[in-house]
Amino acid sequence: MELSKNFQHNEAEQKWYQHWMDKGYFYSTPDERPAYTIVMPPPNVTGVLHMGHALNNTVQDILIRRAKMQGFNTCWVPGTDHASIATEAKVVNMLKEKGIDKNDLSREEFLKYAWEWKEKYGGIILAQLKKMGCSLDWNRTHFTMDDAYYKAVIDVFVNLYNKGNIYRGVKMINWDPQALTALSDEEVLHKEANSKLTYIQYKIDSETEEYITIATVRPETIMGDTAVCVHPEDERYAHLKGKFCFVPLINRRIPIIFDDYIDKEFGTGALKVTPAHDINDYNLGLKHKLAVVDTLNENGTMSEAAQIYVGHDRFVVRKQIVEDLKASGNFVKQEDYNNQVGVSERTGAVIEPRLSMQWWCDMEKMASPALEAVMNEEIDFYPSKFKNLYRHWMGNIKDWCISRQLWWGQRIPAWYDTEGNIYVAENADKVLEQYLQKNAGGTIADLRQDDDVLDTWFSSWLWPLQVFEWNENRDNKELDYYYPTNTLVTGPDIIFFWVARMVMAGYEFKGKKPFEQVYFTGIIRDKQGRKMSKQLGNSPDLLELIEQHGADTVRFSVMISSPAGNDILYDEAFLEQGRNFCNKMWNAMKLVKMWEGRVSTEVSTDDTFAIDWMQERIKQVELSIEELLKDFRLSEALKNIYSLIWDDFCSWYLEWVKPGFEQPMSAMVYNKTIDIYESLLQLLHPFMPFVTEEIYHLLRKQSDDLMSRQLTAFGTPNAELLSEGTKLQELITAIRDARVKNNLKPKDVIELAVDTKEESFYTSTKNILGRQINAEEISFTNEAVQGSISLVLGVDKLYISSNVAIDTAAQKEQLQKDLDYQKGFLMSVEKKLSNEKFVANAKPEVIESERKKQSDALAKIKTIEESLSLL
RNA sequence: GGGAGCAUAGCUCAGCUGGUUCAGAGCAUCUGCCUUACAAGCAGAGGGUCCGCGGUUCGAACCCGUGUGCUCCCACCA
Repeated sequence: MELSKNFQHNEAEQKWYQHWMDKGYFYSTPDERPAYTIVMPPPNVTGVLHMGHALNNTVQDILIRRAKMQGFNTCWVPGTDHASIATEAKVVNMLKEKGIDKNDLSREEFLKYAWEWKEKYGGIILAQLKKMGCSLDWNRTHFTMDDAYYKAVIDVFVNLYNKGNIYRGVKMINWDPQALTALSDEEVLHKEANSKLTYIQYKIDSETEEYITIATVRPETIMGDTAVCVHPEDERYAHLKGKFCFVPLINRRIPIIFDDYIDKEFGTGALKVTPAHDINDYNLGLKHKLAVVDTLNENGTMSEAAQIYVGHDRFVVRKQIVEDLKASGNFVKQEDYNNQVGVSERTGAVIEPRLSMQWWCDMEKMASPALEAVMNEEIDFYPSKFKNLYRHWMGNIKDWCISRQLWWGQRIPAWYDTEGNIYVAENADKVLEQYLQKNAGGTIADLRQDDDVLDTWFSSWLWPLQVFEWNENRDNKELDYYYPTNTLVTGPDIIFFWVARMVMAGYEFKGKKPFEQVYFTGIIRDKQGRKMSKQLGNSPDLLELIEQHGADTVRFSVMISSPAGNDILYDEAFLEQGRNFCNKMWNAMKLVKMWEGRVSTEVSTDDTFAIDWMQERIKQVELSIEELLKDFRLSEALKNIYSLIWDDFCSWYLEWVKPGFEQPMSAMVYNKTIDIYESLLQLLHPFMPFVTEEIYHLLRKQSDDLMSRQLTAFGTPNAELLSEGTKLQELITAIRDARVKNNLKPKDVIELAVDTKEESFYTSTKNILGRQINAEEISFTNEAVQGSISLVLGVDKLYISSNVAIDTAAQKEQLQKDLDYQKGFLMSVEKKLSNEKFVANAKPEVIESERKKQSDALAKIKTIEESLSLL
């Protein structure tokens, strides 16, 4: 078989993903094995794969694939979220491009378009995950608006309503004037804005020409003012008690009220009170029984109630009114002012606080078990710093505004009769039953269903339950087996939106936590630390990256740069490193394949040092990987495997067992080498599934697949063997370094004489050492070899002889450098040991180790000095 | 305004219970090699005020205080 120069990813990826699918490796059904379950955070149904998904899903795939190798029955559930507001916005835009206005459509017509859109684009993101190599159980794919899921959401609503946890009420909400819907507090982002603070004077209603000046960043709302408020102890305004003033331009007469809410220092110490457009003003209004004048329409234009500028946009009016106030003589001044402005997380529109009738979910009761579960570590957060954040939010939780003035989503199962009475039930039939009890002879036509749909998170919070058909059968076998799930992998940005609410739903509806542990990944940023976003155009096209570089390489590049708990600065340079790694492994495989034809059972097989050592190294790394993965330190685990394969296996091991030019290969060594390579591939497989599976099958004919191969117990590594390996590496490096420094060409043959107490070590590694340093003879000696390069390694003295002239000055310098270092080292150790306080206070083992350092250093110094004296 | 986190090589980051096996890794840089797996490679090397200051300690990158700079979260001061 002809092997290509480098690893060809495209073909391998298609082949193996299909093969894994055909073999059914991704599918899970309950059995006697323990389950390891992850539910994927469902991406937006109309979304396309971006770097965040790549990170998130690679992490999950690594956990799943590794758990599978460890004998768990793994189940990773895919699916998509209907993403109410985001999807509706996209559909509205799509229709607009077609020249269709949503307002001209009936609800049914709009939903028909929306479903068409979902069918067309809804599967794209899941298909893209296949390209990444994600081992998802596709038979379990769910969508949060599937019929059964829809019903579960409705049932939960009815259940909570009947328990009294859901109610309808008028409150100040966050209004998105672009999407024309209410939003929850979590859907509002606060952004720093450069605003203007406008000072406006209101004429006092009195005989004299007197004014009171207020400061505001929203002059366009003055038509909604129903009072001016000052601090009761503010002497400047004490004389205005009981007085009134006039709102400029419209001349509404409003009271001057007194409240210690006011900050005397801010602005002029006088506040215009606009209860309809500010939450604080609203509260003030309630306290002082002020009228509410709502001067804005739903879309952010001025309403009839404003009297002037009717129909004009709020931001246009903000500028215009300043001009008009100047003309009327009410304008005082304007200054620059930085403040926080709330914007819609989805549309980016500036939020209007707005008084309106909405549905609310009382969170307090549900929050308490959910808070406790995380605080007492029944649910573990990684990194644990997010516990603080969670506690703070849960401890200050407010009622959740769950109604949205949208069509795409679960429609609220509430009906109203002509008198405004509310009937809540799973469906129209049941509602009618309720209605008929009070209104004999009525029909469903007497009732009108609420137009609103539920917040998308009101469905996603059921995800870990409902993907196992919880609502159809609340104690079904699968739910018992897979739930609670094991690990949730998600971004910290949705800790409140989703994670907290899933925990609440888990306890409220199932009486159990939804997951054992939550791993919060970092946020992906570009090299300069900027968040990746469409606007900045700094987010690479993931599919293109996979196409060009291969899924393994992309996975590698994302994982190698993502320390646990920190943001990821993504640099495409990592792609190069990943690609090189694939090729390194590919070429190692080619080397091994080259030996295949040269295998002979005749070759002596007593030289097993390399094999023994490599096996211990694998054990060692396996142990550290296990520890690292427990703490989700995936990038470090990957670095360990990377180095194990590149450095230990390719750079050392393969060189150590490599037969001489055109020499036969020991059958035993050959087979062990393949065993070893397979172990390495298995360790790496969860991170880079395709290239490892491909090489696994090329190394030798296999009856199984790497993906389904089980990890065997590795055991404790032999420390002595490991340190011998390290010593051999140091020896080789030191001699190579000496060769370079003495201008010995790689082809120049040397002779090595060793003065050591550990002859057995040299005997067992002699063959390897000879090849690695190109020595034709290695012998033992008790005295210096004249005319040689002398080196000191530990307390061993090495003498390198060759027919090339030796530069004694250079070596002398090197030895002197070593000597200085050792002397300095010894001094610091002896200083410590002669310090009475140290000897009195330090732990005995520390003192012991210092003594050892002392004697080692003394021995080394003696050795170096002896060598030096010969030069 | 409240809270959290971070600051170590040119860059990205490890460094766990304080102790020269602690000052590290990868990338980048420099030097020498087209050596028959791999130049997308091999063999070597250089590179640091562990953010500043103070303290605790026999001993501090690590603990405490403080200052500076950055990041994030929460919050109803116009």
